[in-house]
Amino acid sequence: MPGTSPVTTPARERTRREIVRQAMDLFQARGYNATSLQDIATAAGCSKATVLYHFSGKPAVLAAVLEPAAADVAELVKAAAELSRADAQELAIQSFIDLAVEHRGVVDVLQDILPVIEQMPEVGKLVTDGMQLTQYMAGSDDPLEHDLAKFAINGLLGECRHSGERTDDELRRLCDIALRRLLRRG
Amino acid sequence: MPGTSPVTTPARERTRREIVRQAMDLFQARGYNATSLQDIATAAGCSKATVLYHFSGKPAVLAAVLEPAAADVAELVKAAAELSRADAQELAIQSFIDLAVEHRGVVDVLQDILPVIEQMPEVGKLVTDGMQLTQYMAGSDDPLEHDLAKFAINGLLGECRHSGERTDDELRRLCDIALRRLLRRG
DNA sequence: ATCTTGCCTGACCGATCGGCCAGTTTTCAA
DNA sequence: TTGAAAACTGGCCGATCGGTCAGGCAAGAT
Repeated sequence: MPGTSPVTTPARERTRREIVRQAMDLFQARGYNATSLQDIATAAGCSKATVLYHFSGKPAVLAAVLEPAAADVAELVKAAAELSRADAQELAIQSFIDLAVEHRGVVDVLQDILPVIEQMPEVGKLVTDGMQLTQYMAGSDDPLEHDLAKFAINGLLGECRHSGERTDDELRRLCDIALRRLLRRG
Repeated sequence: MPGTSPVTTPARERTRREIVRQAMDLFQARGYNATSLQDIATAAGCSKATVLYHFSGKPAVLAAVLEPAAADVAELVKAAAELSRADAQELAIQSFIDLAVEHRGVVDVLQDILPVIEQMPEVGKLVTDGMQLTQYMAGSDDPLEHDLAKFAINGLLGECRHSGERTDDELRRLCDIALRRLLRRG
C-alpha cells in the first residue's frame, strides 16, 4: 500500500524541498515581489509548471519558505506563556535573537512583504505571534517600554538583513548588547 | 520673454507637484513596486501619458518623491562635517530624528526599495549620505559603537513606519530615548 | 505486455506592466 | 485674431507576470 509515507517519498519531497530552498535564496536576494515563478523554476532546475504542480500558487511557495521560522516563533510564544513575567522577558530576548539570526533569510523576505502584509493570510499567524512576542519582550505594561521593545525588534530585524559578512556569533553578541541597553537589562 | 520662470510657472509646476504628491502617498501606502504609473495618474487626475510627459520614467518619479528628504540629509551631512566629533554626534542624533519624523513617507518608500537599492542610481546619493550619517552618529571608531548606530537607525526607521496614530512629538520623544540608551548618551 | 498512477512539461491564456507616439486641446504672445 | 509652443491624451507596443491545461513519460502492479 502506498499510503502513510513510504521512506522519504523519493521524488516528491526532493523536488519540493529544492523549490523551497531556491525560492528562499531568491526571495532573500531580490525580494518576494521581484522574484518570478520562472526564476524559482530555473534555479530549482525544473519548469514553472512543476512549481505550480507542487504549490497552489506563489503565496503558497512563500508560506512554505516561511513555515520553519513560523513554527519556531509559535513554539517560543507558547513556551513564554507559561513563565513569570520576568522569565518570559528574558526568554523572549534570548530566543528571539537566536531565531532572528538562525532565520536571517526569513527576515529579509518579511521586510519586502510589509507594505501589503495585511492582505496575505498565509503569514498572518507569524505576524500575530511576533506581536505577542513584543509584549513579552517589553516586560511591563508601560507603553514606553512596549514601544522600546518594538524599536528593539525593528533594529534587530534590520541588523539581520544583508549581514553576509558577519558570523552568527558576532551578530548574536551585537543584538544582545543592543537589546539589553534598550530595555535596561544589564 | 517666457524664460527665467514667470511667477510660478502656472500649469507646468502645478501638475508636476500634484503627481509627486499623489505618488508619495501611493508609494507609502502600497510600496513602490506595487504602485503603477496608471495608479499615480488616476490619483493625480491626469493620464498615464501625462506622468511620462513630465517625468522620464517611473524611477524619475521616485527620485522626485525622494528629493526633498535627500536634500535635507545632504545638508545635514555637510553641516556635521565642520563640527567636532562630539558635536557632530549630538547633531546627528537630534537632526536625524527630526528628519526621519518629518519625512516619514520617504522612510516607507526606501524600505520597499531596499532589496534592489544598489541598482537604482537615483537614490545612490541619499544612501551614501545615510551611511556617512551613521559614522557621525557612532561617535567613535569602535566597531561596536558603529554597529549600534546602525542598529539605532534601523530601529528608528522601523518606528517611523506605519506610525499613523502617533503624533510627531510622541515619535520624536520615543526615538530620542531609544537612541540615547543605545549610544549611552544619557 | 498492458494499465494505472504520479511527476513533470511545453504551449498557451488573459491581465498588467512601463513606455512610446501621433495627434488633439489649451495657452498665450504678437 | 491668429499661429506656434506647451500641455495633455487615447491607443498601441513588446515584455512579463501568475496561472491553466492537455499530454508525455517513467515506474510499479497485474
